[in-house]
Amino acid sequence: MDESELAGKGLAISTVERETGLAKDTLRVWEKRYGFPAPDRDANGERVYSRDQVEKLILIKRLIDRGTRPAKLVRLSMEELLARTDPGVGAADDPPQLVEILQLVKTHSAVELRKRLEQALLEQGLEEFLRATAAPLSPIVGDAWMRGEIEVFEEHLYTETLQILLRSAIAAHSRPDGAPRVLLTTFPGEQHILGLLMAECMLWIHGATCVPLGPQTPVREIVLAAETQRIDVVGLSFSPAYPGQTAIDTLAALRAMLPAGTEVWAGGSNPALFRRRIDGVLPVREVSAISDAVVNWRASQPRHVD
Amino acid sequence: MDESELAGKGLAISTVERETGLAKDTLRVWEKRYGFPAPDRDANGERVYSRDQVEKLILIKRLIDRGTRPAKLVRLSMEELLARTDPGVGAADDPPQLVEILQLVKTHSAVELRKRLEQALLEQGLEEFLRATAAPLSPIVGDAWMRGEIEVFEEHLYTETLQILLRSAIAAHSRPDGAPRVLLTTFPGEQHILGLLMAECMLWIHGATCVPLGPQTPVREIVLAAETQRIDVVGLSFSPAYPGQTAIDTLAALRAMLPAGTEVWAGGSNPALFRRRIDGVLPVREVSAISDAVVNWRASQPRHVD
DNA sequence: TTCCATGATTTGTCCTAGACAACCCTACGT
DNA sequence: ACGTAGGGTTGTCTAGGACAAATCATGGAA
Repeated sequence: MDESELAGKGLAISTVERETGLAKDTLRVWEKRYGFPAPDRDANGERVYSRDQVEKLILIKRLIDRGTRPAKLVRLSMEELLARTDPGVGAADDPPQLVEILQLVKTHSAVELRKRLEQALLEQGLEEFLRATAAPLSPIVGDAWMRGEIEVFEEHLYTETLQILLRSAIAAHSRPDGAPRVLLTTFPGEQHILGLLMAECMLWIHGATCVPLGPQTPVREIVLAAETQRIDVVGLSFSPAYPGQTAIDTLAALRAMLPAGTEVWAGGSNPALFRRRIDGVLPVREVSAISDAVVNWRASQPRHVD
Repeated sequence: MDESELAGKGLAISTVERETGLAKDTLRVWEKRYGFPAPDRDANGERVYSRDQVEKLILIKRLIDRGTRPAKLVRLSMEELLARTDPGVGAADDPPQLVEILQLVKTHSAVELRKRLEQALLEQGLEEFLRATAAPLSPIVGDAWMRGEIEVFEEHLYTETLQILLRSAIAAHSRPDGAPRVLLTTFPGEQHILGLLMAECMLWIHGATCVPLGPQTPVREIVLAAETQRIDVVGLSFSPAYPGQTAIDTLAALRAMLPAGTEVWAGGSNPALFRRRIDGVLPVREVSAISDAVVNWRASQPRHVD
């Protein structure tokens, strides 16, 4: 049924689906239309993908998530694809402080990385750390990975380190119980929680109450939770990999099922959130915009100004 | 393409796949073979699943994960399925302390739940808390959900609360740097990290060094990380929902790619891990078995006994 | 020029129908 | 009691086709 990758023989289509995020149907239809990927076949006529093809597919997927169309990418060579990875934010433009941290990720110095991030947090304070370090770092690390400068496990190491740091920053102090009460989660299929965690920090700073539900809560359950937990705002996070149309549709469905008094805030680096306005949903472009959102929310409340 | 669930019209097959964990192919072939699920069709002839069918599918999936075969389940009615949810560990058998906590989950009292867990942690100490509270609670909560006694969001709330508690228990103190150095992660497709976190706590107690990579690291990346981080033991966790055969195959592949000196420990409530022994992989049945594993590892090391 | 509406193309997902290998279980024979 | 052979079960794969929604490109009006 599934042999994953026994001794470098190649990968089955289901493994490729998991590792790239491209559906089996998509992989097959690309093969027919564009001639890529062109996997070998095993004795049963089943597709066997090489490691190289999978790496190229992952790269293509990331470029598509960023907004390029498949037809312009799938036929390109690896070199041509890499030439497109420069996101306009070249390494030269980045603040030297961030480049320094990226360097630690590249050399997978887990302990040093942790120390450096802790130090930055202490120097800058949580809010500035989020704005100037944590938030801009994620796309930089992502781009570095695309250019092959860091490995996947190094990205994992970075994510995990940052997560531990942010969590302990919140947990160390008592939790506020001010308004608004914000439920934080993602839709099913969206696994990235770093954005959620940064939002939680920002909300915590501004005295809002957070009810974190972890990732992947179905819409109906979000509505149930919002009712029983007396939620004022539902906060969702969307990474670039999340299908934009699904995000918009599901947000609309959530909006419709939620009481009118409950707001919906959507953040993350997914471009679909900001292409067109979604009725009854507040797009949050940056972590720093969360503080404005909180202030505005409080101002809009009839008499509950504290 | 995807309409998720606009105004209760029903769910598309891709949504059902995400929410149940059953592949589209599986859903279609069950329909042909067993006559269930039997979704309506929209104007384009595409399947439209009702909320009821999806709930039944989720229940069936959990029962299958526990070891029952589909043919014996798929034709059953909802009542007959529910009759099978009693896992032999009836609520009556459970320690009153755990039942009490379950009660807090049922009433979604987030704050109370947090306090109660914190109190248990203080009373019992971390090791006993893991053994007597955290570890046995997860299946109890899962079963309560199957019987419809708690909602999905309540399960999320519980998981998140416990996670925060365990993370802060570790983060509050300095990290040990003793041997063995253990890399902790899951394979792609396995998202549950509670097991990983409990393992991390246990290892931390016993002075081992943990290198958490978060969930879903591809095998090749695990090997890379193990080499660069001078890892002695790779620890993997498997929930019941993870396909057993894939677990075994991928563990074997990992074992083959890893240096002989690096051990592989596999834990979690997935039954496949314990059905038959896997060459070169140490199965860890309970969190408490981790301490033995550490002791044995240290004894097996030539001269590094500290 | 800028803006909007229309038509063409691209693209992901869905459909049917069939095939097969690997697994589980049973029953038989040693 | 133990192991092995056969038969049923099950998930995943194949192919080729279809279509709606999204995007892009074109042309006309302000």
